[in-house]
Amino acid sequence: MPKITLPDGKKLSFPKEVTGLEIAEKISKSLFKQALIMSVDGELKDLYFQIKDDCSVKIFTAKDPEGLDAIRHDTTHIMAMAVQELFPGTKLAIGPAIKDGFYYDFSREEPFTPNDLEKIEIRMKEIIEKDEKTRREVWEREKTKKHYSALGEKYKVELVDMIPEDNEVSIYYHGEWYDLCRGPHLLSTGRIGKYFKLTKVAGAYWRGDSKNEMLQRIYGTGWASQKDLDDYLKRIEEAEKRDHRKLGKEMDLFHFREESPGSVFWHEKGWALFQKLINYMRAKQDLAGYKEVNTPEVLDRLLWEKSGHWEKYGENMYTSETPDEKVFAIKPMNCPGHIQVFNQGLKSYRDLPLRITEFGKVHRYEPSGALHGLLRVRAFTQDDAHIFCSEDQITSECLNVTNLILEIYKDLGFENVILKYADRPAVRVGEDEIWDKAEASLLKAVKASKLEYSINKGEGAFYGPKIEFVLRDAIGRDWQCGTVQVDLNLPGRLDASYVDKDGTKKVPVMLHRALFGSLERFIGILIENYAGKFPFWISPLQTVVIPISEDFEEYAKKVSTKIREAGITSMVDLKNHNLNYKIRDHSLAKIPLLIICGKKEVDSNSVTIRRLDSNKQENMELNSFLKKFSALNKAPSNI
RNA sequence: GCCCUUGUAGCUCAGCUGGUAGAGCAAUUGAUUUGUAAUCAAUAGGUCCGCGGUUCGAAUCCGUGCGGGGGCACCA
Repeated sequence: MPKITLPDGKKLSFPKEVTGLEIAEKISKSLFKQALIMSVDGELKDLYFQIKDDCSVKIFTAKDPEGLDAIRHDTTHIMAMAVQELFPGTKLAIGPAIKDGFYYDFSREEPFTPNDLEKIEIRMKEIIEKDEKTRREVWEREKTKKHYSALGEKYKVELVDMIPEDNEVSIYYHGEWYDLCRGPHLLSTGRIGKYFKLTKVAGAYWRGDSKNEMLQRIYGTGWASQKDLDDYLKRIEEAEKRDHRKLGKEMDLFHFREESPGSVFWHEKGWALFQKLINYMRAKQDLAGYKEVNTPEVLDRLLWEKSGHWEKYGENMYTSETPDEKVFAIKPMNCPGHIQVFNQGLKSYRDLPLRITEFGKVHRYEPSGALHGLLRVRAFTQDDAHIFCSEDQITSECLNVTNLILEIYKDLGFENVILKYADRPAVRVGEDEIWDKAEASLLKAVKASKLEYSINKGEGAFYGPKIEFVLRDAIGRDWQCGTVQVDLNLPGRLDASYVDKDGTKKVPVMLHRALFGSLERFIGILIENYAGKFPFWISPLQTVVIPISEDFEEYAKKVSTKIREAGITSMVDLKNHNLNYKIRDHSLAKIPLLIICGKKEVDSNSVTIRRLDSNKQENMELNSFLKKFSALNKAPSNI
């Protein structure tokens, strides 16, 4: 006589054991039709699971995240089924639902081609049309392993071994085809719907370990309705339009080339943007008490050995041998250099906290497969700083950094920031007691910031724990940018010390911090966030002056000069094209402000402006224009 | 680094089963002097990523190297 409690608190009684489907039927006809899976006392179950005892039940449909996940999970099973039918001998690994879709990892000699994906998709649709019934069986552990060994499904055998001892080993059937799976699954393949699309084939290591065999992973996207699928595909298309590599080329900001993979050739406009950001940050950091320095790019191997980089980070370092056979390394980080600056002269506790900053260009030999436009490069400029302080200053300094980061992100249009706290990694330098101390003070700062945070276990730097600042962009993507890292190791290794109040020598704590992280990467993110339409104050070319005809060229030149004198970038378009052409041309180039000069403007010593994405015309007297836009030519927090 | 995929004019791309390249835009020149998203015409422009091979003949087929893209691993 199970008594079922529903999410709204209602209770239903049944005379004997009951399935989820029967409960759904009792609730409503539409739920009966739409039900996919359910949870019984919080545990996800198949709808045909027999409920014997009192419990609370929630039925999920495609509208619930749990239901959508179940659809994706079912879809990937059907994909595996189609693959094994079409390509006999293909072995299975794992096939989970993921964000926006699903994948399945296969082991097969021959590669899958894009053409194969189409065939698989067609077969999947046939299977769904057949509306094959789903059935769950519990198999005995050893029998399962023997069964899969006999089939040569070695990954399934491994998976059985990974199932905790007290869990059942369940096998799901879709018609005749079956797969080892935890479930739950939908009642039949017909409930999946056909709102999916196989998107790509990719290599993936078994269990995510590069020492293992590489499997073939087929990715797909799956949704509850045609509209959701279309929306998703449209979202992908939108994101592609914002791709900074595409916009960087179109807007003539930078390029890459074979001779130096992963290094940026900045063009005039891209570099202007770069410099604007640096100048902006210089001013902010100056107010926040930072001292800017500059340290060498090439440093003796001995220093890197002493700092621990040679051993822990050597694989990623560029090295260089000089004609006198000395070995130097091109810096992958600025920290050792900054400690050398700190070490000059005797430091007292009164000097702390000492905040040393540098727009330092670093080189890191990244694996070729990791390179990605501006977002992952081999040579980049860090807005780096190292704060030398005492242990009891750690928390407040971390908070200062946090506030500075939030202000800067906000100025650049990012209001949504979350924190990630990462603690000690497996490969590290320093005693565990030191790590205990560092982690405790940093975590205190994280909590004091009152921002939302998550914990990244074992993801810290080799010399200390860190906070990462993650910002969310205009289309909802997260980017990790800034970071603060507590370091109780490096200063000691490189003999940094200060004289404390009591006259004794102490080793300072060093905080590593970056605001944008990498200027290159941050510009990539900015381009994508704004889809290339930068706010006026950072736009690399802020105005283009367009004379209506040859007669007004002189006036246009005069206006452009005045604008440049006011500190706003400007050029005159003297090409032999009509106004319409030029407006189109510069609008596509995403120039924020077009300035039109014709007879009317010359006569009244004025300009007519047209803002990007607006067709309104605003006429104003030249001087008031200059005054107005000079005032706007600043970061929001400085206006 | 690994798997798949890809590399043709400044850009975006076409070029079927092998017969030494083509369009649009951009550029240049000329005409036009234009009031808010493409004026017309002419001209010029290519080691078809590099190297090697198969072939009478290779942009096209094969091998290899380099670069790009999508993933995996990596992201100190």
